[in-house]
Amino acid sequence: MSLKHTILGFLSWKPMTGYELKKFFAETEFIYWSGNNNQIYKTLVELGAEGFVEKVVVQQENYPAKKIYHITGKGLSEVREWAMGRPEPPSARNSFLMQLAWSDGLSEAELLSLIDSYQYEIEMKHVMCKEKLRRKSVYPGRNERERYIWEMLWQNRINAYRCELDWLTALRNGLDKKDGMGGGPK
Amino acid sequence: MSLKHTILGFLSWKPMTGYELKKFFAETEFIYWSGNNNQIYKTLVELGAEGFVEKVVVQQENYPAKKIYHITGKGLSEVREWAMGRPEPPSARNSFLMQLAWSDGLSEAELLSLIDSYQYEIEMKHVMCKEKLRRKSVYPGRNERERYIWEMLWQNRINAYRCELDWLTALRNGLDKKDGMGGGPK
DNA sequence: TTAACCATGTAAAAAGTTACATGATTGT
DNA sequence: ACAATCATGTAACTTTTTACATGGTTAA
Repeated sequence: MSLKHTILGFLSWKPMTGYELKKFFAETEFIYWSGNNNQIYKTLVELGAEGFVEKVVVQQENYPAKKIYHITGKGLSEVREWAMGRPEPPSARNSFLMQLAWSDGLSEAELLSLIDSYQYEIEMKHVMCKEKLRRKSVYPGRNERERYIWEMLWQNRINAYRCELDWLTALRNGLDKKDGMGGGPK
Repeated sequence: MSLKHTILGFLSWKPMTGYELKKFFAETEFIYWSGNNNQIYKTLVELGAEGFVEKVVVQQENYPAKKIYHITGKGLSEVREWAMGRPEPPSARNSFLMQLAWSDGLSEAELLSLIDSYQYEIEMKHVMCKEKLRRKSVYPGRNERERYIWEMLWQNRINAYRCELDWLTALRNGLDKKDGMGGGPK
């Protein structure tokens, strides 16, 4: 699993607590883990045991103490090694496509309503990504190249949603054509 | 989980064995489960217990006996219900994007080589999907609408890979431009 | 002879999700 | 009064992957 490496990546940007990591995970579209407590806090302990990170405990007055994790030299080279490794092909989990695949029992109206709901979801995501790119809330811009890459990461998601919306339009057009051709109502 | 429903969907097309299901799972890009034995055989037993499928055991001469599962009326309405349900937004698991995100430690050459490897993977996938659409090996074309939908399902994947390749071209162009602008070697 | 195909399954581990637990503070 | 933020963690559960187990047949 590369959850470990994703966390190390964030820590290679700047030291942070598990709580902060969790927030970044939630805000970043192209990270697919839910970033729940169980995973993050456990993984941080493991990374510590492996010598990739170290922590500093900071006491606070009105809030609970926080553990700020920072990456070690060993951790940095681990990130480098991982980042150079052979990339896996992406895997998309799209249950809507399965619903479409086995929609034979649905009427024309039910099918169109299903497509509507999906299109709505995608439009939301599309807008959200454009907004996130604009706001640049998670944005480790340490140099020109990194700034450019992070913009392109958001652009990747935006393009994917744009592509999905175009496909939906084509799908709808094709269905209308088939519907219209048959001659008279069913 | 909708693995249950995906299996039911296949069985709503035609009766088949766990072994056949496994092969269809492996051949169909837009199904994301690995479709390993453990999941499929166990799920078939569960579906039987719920009354969604029934099985017929067929003895064979030179091969092990096979259990042919067929869907029940109850199973068919379950598929219908599920297919009409609110679709979830898709979630893409792309570890390459994470590698890019934390590629700050990589040289220009290492970064370009990483992009090359990814592009190669995507090109392979893209070609494979186009070939699968052409061959129509998994293709429950029971009527005009279903045939159209299954073509569009493959088209969805083809478009997604096409989109990814276009993005990669843009990414490369942007990097080249930045590289050229800086003035002189690093 | 080596691998792939046919066809079923089980065991164990890893990964991921949901809910619970604490407890003060700050904003609506 | 209610929800959200800060901040950590644990317990129970579900999902998914990997590997093991059997054993004859067929094609390179």
